[in-house]
Amino acid sequence: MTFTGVFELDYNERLADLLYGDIKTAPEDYERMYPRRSLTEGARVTRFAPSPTGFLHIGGLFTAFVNKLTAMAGGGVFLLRIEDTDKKREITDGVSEIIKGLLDFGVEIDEGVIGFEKEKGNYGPYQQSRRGEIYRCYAKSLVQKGLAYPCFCSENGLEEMRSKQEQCNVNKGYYGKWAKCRNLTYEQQEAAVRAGRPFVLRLRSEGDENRRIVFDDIIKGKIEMPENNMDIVLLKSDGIPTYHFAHAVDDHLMGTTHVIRSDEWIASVPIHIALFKACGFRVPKYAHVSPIMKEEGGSKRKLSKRKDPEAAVSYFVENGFPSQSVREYLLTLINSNYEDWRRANPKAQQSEFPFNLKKMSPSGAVFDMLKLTDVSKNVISVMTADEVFEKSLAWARE
RNA sequence: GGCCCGGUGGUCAAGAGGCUAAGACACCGCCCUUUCACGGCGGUAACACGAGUUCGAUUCUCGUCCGGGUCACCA
Repeated sequence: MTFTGVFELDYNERLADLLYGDIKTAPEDYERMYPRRSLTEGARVTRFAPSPTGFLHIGGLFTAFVNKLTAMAGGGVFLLRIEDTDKKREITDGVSEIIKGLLDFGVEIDEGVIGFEKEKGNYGPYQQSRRGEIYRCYAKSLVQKGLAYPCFCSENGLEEMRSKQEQCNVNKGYYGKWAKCRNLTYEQQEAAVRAGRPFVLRLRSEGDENRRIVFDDIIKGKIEMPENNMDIVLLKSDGIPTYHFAHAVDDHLMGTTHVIRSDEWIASVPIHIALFKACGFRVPKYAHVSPIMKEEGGSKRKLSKRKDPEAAVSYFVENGFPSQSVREYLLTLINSNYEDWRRANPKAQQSEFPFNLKKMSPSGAVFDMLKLTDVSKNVISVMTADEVFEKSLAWARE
């Protein structure tokens, strides 16, 4: 090792100590605490990880359902994790509404958050607000490896940088020569910390935008993108992780094998892969689900929480749609061969359907209320004789 | 604007180098049933556009257009 090598090592240690001197644990401790799961062949660990907004979107139910089906198909585990890292958005007990929505539609939670301040499983806590130590520990180890550094830039400073970048017609972001805090000396960093200046922790990206990464998305297929070269934020100034960083450490520690989430995340996969590699984690498999759309004035858009009442899962229970029929309809969107299967097996349980993640459509579907009601009538025709009798009695009485 | 993804009837979609291009919902007509998430029969309706590869492209390649996503100390 060269002299500068020794010096750098020392620098990284000193910086880690300056920033996170209070952290006494090491990643190895957590690796021991959360050992790899012993899974049977083909078993998958999936997860649904919403923010606790107190509202379950039909699209959220949709992806949760796909996660559940994937886990069920191989005798795996479906877990619910709550991503409550944004204090601004938080609502008191936003969790219950989500769990209720999931349960109303038969998406049972195998592990994770199962109620207000209630959890099940050995890989918790499953609420990110309670995992602060863990994130900080991994953050510290990144600093020790020279892969993260503190950034003291202010919001205004960043805003200024972005408008300058816009003028120069270059990509916006904190990278390369724009990353002012990337090469501060230890003395500068120490002075700033001692002065109590707030800072975020950034990734010291080793990516090059001229190199490309390739990954296989189970739904979308092969995707090629430029490597991430941004020094993205890992820990916000309040010490809470960003989604990206939390995703990496949580899904690693919780043993998620398949990350199935909404496709707006596709653009950040390069960041995620970079993070998994920086941390020395194995990259999970990704499957990006297309959103459920709404048709309006000849064009399609995502179903909106504010404009469309049917965006909330509660709308369907309030309007008397049987949970079975909503599931039935969702299933037809999930795998297009579902309808054929149903016709061939009119009496079969939905759980008997041979679900296949690969058969999901890569494009977003418009939610068809009419088709839902049609599917509902089929579900009613599958009702037991008793139920039919009850129903006809009710009609007869009118 | 950069980077990604997508584009088969009104909607969900199957398909694959050569088929009269499935099926479901909706719609229209007829039948059944007097109505209220029932049933039967029939019908209208589609491969975004332009090049290239090929004996032959809706299917493969490129370009164009259109739609969507993303470029935060939000997830």
